[in-house]
Amino acid sequence: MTGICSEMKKYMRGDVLHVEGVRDFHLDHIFDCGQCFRWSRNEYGSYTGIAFGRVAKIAYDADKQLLMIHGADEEDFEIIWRDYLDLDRDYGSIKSVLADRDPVIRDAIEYGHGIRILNQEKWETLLSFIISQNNNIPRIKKCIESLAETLGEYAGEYEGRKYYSLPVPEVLASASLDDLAPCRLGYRAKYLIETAKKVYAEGIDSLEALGSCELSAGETCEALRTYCGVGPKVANCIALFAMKKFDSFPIDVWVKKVMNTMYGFEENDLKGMAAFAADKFGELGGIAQQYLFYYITHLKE
DNA sequence: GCCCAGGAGAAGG
DNA sequence: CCTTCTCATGGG
Repeated sequence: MTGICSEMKKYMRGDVLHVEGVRDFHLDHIFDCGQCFRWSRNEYGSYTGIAFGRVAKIAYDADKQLLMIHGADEEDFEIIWRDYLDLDRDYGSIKSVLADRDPVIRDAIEYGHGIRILNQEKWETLLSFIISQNNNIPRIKKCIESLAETLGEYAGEYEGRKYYSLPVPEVLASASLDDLAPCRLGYRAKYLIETAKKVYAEGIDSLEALGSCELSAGETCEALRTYCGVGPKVANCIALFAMKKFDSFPIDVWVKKVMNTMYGFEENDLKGMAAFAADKFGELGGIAQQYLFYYITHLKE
C-alpha cells in the first residue's frame, strides 16, 4: 500500500496538475480493461472523462513517469484523483506476487502491465454494471452517456463538449419507462428504476455502507444482490470496482473464455473457475481478473 | 436446478 | 442483408 506514495511529487504547471513518480501505469490498460465506461480516448492517447462530478483530461508520459491531469488542482488530486486512480497501491509488488503463481497470469500481466483498479463511485458503478449485463461495451457506453444526458446533472463543459453526471437515486426512482426510452436500455430499464427506488427508500448511505472494510467480499456481494438486476457477476464487479473488495473475481464470458482455453476448464464450470481463482490468486483475485480480461480481449488484435 | 424471454445494436459472414 | 453475440438476470 505504501511504496510509491512517498515518492510522488506534485505541482501545477499552468492549469495542469503534474504528478511525478507514477509507475505501473498505462492509460489504455486502465480505461480499456472493462472496469469503467465514461472515459474516451483522445488523439495522442490522453483520456477525457468524468468521475465524482468532475470533468478531467488525463495524460501520462511513461518515460518520465509523469501523470498530468487537466482540469484539476492539488486539492482535487488529494480528495478525488489520488484515490480514484489507486495511486497509493504498489502494483509492482502485486504483479511480482501474481506473476509467480502461474505462466498464464504472468503473460497477462506483461501484456496489461499498466492496469490499475479504479475506485469508482458506488451508485454509478451499480447502475453501470446493471446496464452492462448481456450487453457489449460500445453500447454500454452509449447507454450510460444517454442516461446521464437525459436525466443527469450538468457537470461542465470541456473542449466543446458538455458532460453530465448520472441521475441521483431520487430522480431515477421517479422516472418512468417512457422517460428512459431515449436511452435504449432495453429490458434493463426496469431494473434501474427498481434499484433506484430501493436506494432512494433506504438512503444512499445504505449503499455506501456495503463498502465497509468490516464486510467480506462475500457479504458485500450477498447484500448487493438484493438490488434488482444484480446477480453474482454484477455484484462481484461492483464489489471490486467501487468497494475495494480485491478478492472478488467476476466471471463473465471473457473470463470464461480464458479459463476454458488457457486453464482447461469446461465452458460452464463456474464453480470450478471460482474455486481455482480463490486458491490461485486469493486476495488478489480481482486484480488478476483484470489482467486476464485485458489479455483475452486484446490478444487477437 | 433448468430453461428461456427480454431489447437493442455491434460484430461478423 | 442475415445471423450471432454481447462484462447475466429474473421468473416460470
